[in-house]
Amino acid sequence: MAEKKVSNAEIASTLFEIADLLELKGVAFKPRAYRSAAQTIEALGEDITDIAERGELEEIAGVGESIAGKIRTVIDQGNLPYLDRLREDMPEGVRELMELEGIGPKKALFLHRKLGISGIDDLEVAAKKEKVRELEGFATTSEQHILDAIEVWKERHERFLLGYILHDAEAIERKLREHDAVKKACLAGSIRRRRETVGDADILVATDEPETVSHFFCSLPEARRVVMEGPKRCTIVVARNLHVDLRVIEEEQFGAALQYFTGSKAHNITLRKRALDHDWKLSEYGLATRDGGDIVAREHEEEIYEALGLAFIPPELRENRGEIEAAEEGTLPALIEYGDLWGDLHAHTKWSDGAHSVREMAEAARDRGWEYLIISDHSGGLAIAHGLSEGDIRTQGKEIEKVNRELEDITVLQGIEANVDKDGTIDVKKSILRDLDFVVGSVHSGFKMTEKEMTERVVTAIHQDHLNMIGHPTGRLIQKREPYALDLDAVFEEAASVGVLLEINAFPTRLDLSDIHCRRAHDAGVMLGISTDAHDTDHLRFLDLGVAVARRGWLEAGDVINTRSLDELRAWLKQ
DNA sequence: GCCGTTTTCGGCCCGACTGTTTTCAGTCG
Repeated sequence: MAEKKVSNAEIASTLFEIADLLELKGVAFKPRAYRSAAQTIEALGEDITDIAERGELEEIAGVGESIAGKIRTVIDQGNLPYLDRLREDMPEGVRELMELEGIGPKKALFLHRKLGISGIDDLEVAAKKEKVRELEGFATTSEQHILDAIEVWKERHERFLLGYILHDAEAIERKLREHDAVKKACLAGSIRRRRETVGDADILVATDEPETVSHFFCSLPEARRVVMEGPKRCTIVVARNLHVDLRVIEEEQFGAALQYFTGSKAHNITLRKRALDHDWKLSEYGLATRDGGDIVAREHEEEIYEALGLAFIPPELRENRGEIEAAEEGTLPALIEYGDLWGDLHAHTKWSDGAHSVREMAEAARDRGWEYLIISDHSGGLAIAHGLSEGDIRTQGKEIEKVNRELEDITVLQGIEANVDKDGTIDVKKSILRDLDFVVGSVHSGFKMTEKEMTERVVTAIHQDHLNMIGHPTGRLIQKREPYALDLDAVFEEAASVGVLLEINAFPTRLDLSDIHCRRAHDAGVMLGISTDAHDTDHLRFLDLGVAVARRGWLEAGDVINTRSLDELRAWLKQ
């Protein structure tokens, strides 16, 4: 009973490893099949163990009899003899070599065979001893590239948090757009889809002067290094070691190229197959007849989707999670828009661990055009964050009243981010909570409870008097801390029936609930609230990241409480 | 290994850039 559930990520990782090892062995086509299945499973909105329990593994796209059998083995036994055998044939570190930019299965195996290299450490030693340049097909340039790639690999194990690189990427996009020779410029790739983490930045430009624009791009002051420079493709490295790719195309192909380079890969492969059904082919140059003679559509993305019999699919949905079927049936959601929010539900001030005063936060919110800002500082139980005592809460209330008297065009509400104790109760007296405008309950300690205990804790919290919202419901920190064990479906059901909000915390390291969770929460009838958890006036800009999560989670404006005006919000809170 | 109103067998997405090559393989996205 207490055994750990195998996660979708673990299954995907197993399948990816099989794909790599088969590729190293020179096996044809199978690697693609394993990779395709892995990608689908990685993005599933449901636990694969549940699907396996229902005996429906083979209904997953790309999973057939053989892969389903291997998944069942991993779930039942916790290991996979088939993978163990593959590993025996291939030294551990050879696969690691493929993590280097420019090294694929052929070169990895070649290096292993010729120099006995079985790991990135080995390769670094060999390259420094100038052994690599002596190999057939390699020379000094290749050797240097390997050393460069090793440096990048050492510094960059992780993907970038969207919220931390979006601003820089948009700045480069803007510079390109303002260049005289550039007709159109747009961020593409996972940034345009607003994935929570991104591997690199892709920017697309339309121009009649490719060399001019490419050279301008590679000469940007932000460029610390130029990886590659061609008339159609360039790559530079900017701050934080972020790789920025530029694609240069002609204006009439902009729509096709934007569609292609926005991805996701899985979405595009499905679209390409759909094009083949019409006896067309889809590439970055357009939707065309199979011989390439006649162009069907290419200037605007919308035309491509239309020609394929689909409603336009917003970039945030392009993950091959059912959006193509929905576009065909006309059942895509009318997504919440970036300008739809009237205010923020959760922000901190100097009263607890924030950097700015109530007034400074209020002015910053007003300058963003918001109608309201809910200040939800930490309660006393969180000493590390200078939580507020009962007396502090009263004094802060007076300060908020003063700010509201002095400032126009913004209303500050007094909330609190109270701690959910281990028994599920809130660490602030009801007599205090009663007088506050908004109460967020968050788990800030005791993360290591069992799933059953944690679920009881959160469900109990949902039933506490005056509670309005559960803050960052899973507690995860992206790439740093796993979510705590929690039966989210039980939480969704309870939150929906009691009418408590679940937060979409828009802070870049949290994004909690995540896109996939939002979709499940919505299906369970939960109302969501988007908030920044700002600890600084600058953090208020993260609200759009929360909207991005909501859009990726298929949410409409009506699913999110702060698409409502202050009067409507107050009315809802009184219910 | 998966998949099928073109197929239960025979296909499997397409194009650019790089380096080391005399015409292309490997890698990437």
